Amino acid sequence: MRWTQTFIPTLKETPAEAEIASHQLLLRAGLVRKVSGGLYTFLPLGVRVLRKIERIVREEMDRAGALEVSMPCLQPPELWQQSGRYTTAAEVLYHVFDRAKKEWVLSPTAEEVITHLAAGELGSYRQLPKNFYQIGIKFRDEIRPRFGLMRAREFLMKDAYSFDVSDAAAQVSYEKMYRAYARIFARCGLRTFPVEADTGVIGGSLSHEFMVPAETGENEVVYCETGTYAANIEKATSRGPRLPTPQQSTGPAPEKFSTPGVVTIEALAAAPYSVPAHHQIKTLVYLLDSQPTLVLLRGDDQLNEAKLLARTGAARARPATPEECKATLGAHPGSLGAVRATLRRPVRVLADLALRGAAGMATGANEDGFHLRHVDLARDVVVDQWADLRTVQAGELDVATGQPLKIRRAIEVGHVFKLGTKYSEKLNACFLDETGQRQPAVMGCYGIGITRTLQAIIEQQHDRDGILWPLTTAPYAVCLTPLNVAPDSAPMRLAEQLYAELTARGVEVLLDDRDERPGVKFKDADLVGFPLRVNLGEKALARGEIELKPRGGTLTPVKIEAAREAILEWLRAESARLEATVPPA
RNA sequence: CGGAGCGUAGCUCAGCCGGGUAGAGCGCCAGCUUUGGGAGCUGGGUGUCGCAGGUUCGAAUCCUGUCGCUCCGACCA
Repeated sequence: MRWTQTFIPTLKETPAEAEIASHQLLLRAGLVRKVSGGLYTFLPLGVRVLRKIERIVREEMDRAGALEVSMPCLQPPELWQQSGRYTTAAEVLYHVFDRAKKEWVLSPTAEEVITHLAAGELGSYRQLPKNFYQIGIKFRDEIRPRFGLMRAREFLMKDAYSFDVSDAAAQVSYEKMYRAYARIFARCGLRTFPVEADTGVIGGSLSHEFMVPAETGENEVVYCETGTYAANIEKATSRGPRLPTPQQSTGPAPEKFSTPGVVTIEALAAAPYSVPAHHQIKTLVYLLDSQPTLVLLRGDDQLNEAKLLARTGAARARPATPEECKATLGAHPGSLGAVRATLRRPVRVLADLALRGAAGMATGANEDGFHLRHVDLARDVVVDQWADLRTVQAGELDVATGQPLKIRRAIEVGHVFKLGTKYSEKLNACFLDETGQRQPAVMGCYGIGITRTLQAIIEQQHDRDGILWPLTTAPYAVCLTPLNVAPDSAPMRLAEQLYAELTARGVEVLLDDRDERPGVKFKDADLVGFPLRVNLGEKALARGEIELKPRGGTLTPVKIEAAREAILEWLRAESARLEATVPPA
């Protein structure tokens, strides 16, 4: 391709709308343009990168035995009602209406449709296992689209769904996908690491996310530096808080004391009360599927809402309003407690495991302006359910190794789930086993955000001057840069010759035939980030040389006669270097 | 959904406080010069000042509403 024949609208200045580097570079390098918040048009270079990623994904899905299908974006709401997600995933569903005012939903994912297919087609154990995948547009009514393609209303996703005869067989399918994902991201030149993940609204029992470490990521990952443990903070556990929970009773019964105006853990920890945060019981009021519930944590701990949902099986949880707290417990937030004697009526109580055996604690008295001390949990509180509900903090010890845990931010680019039979039961995707018994298929589902992966590559691999595309995902591998584009000039004649020869060998070459000053061409090539730039200037040509300039590498002069082979050799070496990072299939 | 900020030329932004003919740089078009890291000079078109009302002799500027964009939050009692 010639630069003047394609469309690469680079920007010298950073668009005001873009906050993070990858979003700025997407726009500046001319890969995308915004249509509206969370909606983008992909320009020729952007489309080329998307196709590169898609191709790698297809090759690895096919290699893993998955079968490509294509499902509609427009889906009947009845299927979503059948799975229950019409309600539980209501926030992300877009609804549209046809001329007869019939409702449809725009697919945010396709468990329902694929399970519907399986229900009709997979009747025998002889047909299993099967794994179907597609690459297509997904729609999600995001609360707040942001960071360009990172969180968009509409995005390109690879989604796959496996059906197996048993949990053990489903585990095999899961592991195949897990390995395929590791290969896909490595082939894309992206450094990722898998972490244990919460299953959330999708449901299921086992789940890993593939994360790209990045300060701009929206996820927090808890990990042990030994490399043996990494988990999304929504899922992560540890050996518990660093400060031990007091276990010594300090009095025969709870004692009320006056705390006017004290409504925070910090205020009670300060003078004159001086009750350390880890000697306090934090009492949160939540509505779990509309049922008021007290959630008890140590004063210095933070509730993990994902855990709350996972441990209780509730579909929805929200904190009670101050008015609801008052109605339930007779006091406002800041003075709440679960001590049996202060409750006007029974309320369900959940307590975090860090409070096991807690004694000599302080908590709210359910009376504004008063707290209780000498509270022994076992003696004074009726706990209906104990569970791990707290958010792990950096520095706590890893359960397995005992090493201190660290926390870092990351971008989620892929997610694999072991689903079990949640969808197959609801949508009746059953098969007959060897004995003629009807059984629900055991499912897994597997997603990769293609457009997010594209941006994550940029976020991970850029410098001050622009993008550094890995060879495998670059829009063009080589940018030929003649510094004189007059048709009969020596630089242009040689450029044309190399262009023809390289193209004939299957190399993706962009010929910068613009009549621009060298500085402009160099800046643009760096901005877009072609892996290899080949400079063809009259000065070097006079010495019988051209120059290879790998993006992010050093300028190397090469004799004209050896130019073509040197370029091909550089591409081979670079390709091999990337290939070495890819785990075996 | 709550909070904050911003909407002026294709892009980055000034002008708004204190109302009085719409501005700069970059880009774009033409010409000359220049040619190894976003050149210089000359000339040129650049616009519903987001939209709708209101106040005023007069509104980009003041007021009201509305739409859009960006960021933060939407558990921490």
